[in-house]
Amino acid sequence: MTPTIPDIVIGRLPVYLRALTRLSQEGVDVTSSHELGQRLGISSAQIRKDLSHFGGFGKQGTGYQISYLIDQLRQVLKVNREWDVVLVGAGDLGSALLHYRGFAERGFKITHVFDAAPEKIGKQIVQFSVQPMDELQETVQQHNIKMAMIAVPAEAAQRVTDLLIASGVKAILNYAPINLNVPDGVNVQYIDPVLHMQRMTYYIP
Amino acid sequence: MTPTIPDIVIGRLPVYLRALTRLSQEGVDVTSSHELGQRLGISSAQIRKDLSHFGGFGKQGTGYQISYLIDQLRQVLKVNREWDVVLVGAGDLGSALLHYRGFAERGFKITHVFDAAPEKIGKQIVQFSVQPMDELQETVQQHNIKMAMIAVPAEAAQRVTDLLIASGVKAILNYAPINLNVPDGVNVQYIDPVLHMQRMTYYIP
DNA sequence: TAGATTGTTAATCGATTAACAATC
DNA sequence: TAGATTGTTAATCGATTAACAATC
Repeated sequence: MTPTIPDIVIGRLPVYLRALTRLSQEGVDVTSSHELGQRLGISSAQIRKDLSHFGGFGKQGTGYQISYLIDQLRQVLKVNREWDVVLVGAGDLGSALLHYRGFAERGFKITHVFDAAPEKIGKQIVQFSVQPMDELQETVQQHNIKMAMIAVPAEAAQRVTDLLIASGVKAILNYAPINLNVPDGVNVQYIDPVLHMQRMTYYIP
Repeated sequence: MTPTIPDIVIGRLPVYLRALTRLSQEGVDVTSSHELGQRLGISSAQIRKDLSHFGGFGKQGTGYQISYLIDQLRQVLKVNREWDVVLVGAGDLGSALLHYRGFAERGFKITHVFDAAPEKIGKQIVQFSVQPMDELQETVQQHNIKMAMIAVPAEAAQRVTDLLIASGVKAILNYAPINLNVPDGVNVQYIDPVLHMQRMTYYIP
């Protein structure tokens, strides 16, 4: 069995990947842990240590070939393929997520949208037709979808979560401002911009 | 001088505050580190330790009075007041942020919107009129604004950051998918939902 | 009083950094 | 070859947890 890699390391890989993609776009072919660390504001030792969990991607004296490292990181993170995602909640926020092109551009394709409100069912948003909640389980199972985004009010979020998990979803991006309880084997990530704002005000004199 | 409190502790306070606010809405008056920890999936010891950095907010044998603890945390985080915020970038994302009511509801009031594109200047979004970038510095200084959100393309983000900092901004919520270089005394928080998605796919079998 | 829970100290755990041999 | 940078080990640093006296 592969020794378990710390989650905090996994969390930094997408940051590396993003910076490397950017360097690549700028026409840079090779970089070093030092250069990358400088860009990201972290130590070169940390970058080397993080990468070394997955194998030797660099060359002594030279550094890392960016295109190769990108390929390897995409493979490790399993983002070298397209992932289907369902969205629950078709309000203002859900609608904004449907309009956001960044997901599809980077391999996350929203395929279905659900909402509980009868008046929203059948509504067209971008190319999506909002489906009722009772179709969720069958749809998710039929298409073997493993990822979901939640954009419903806090009161509904745990119920929606339980339904998603019962349907086989393993990864949830939660925009509702509430902590979710999930069993082992299911991953939740939280987005609440207000939390970030509240963290910063502490430091403003 | 107050001993410095670890940033990771500051980062958890808004999470506590959010959970406490929710408990309060549910009609609960008193809670314990154990109950709160259970809700949030963290240890009771961590909660007690975090809170103890700021004083004794609880009572042995009883726990914490929620309304009092909320007041105290709001004071510590300086969110017991309203903060003005400028938004840079009036594209799809910026527009979605203007429509999002969660900021104002929790004390962060977007007061001005800027964009570099001539065709966007003067455009009305919700109650805002998009202003040109050359008005940014004067506006920020005049109103003594300390917080900003960035919703521009990655290529423009560092330039915008430099301008914001030159204007006196101390806290930046960055939606552009790029790392920003800022001097000491300026705080940046990042929101890139794709990074969260990429972190979760690693764990999907 | 008996039971419960805090605030805090000490012990443990884990993550980061420093250093350097290996080697391109 | 000389210079540079990796991958890795050991040392350091910091955060979390366990435990318990204090006390409501």
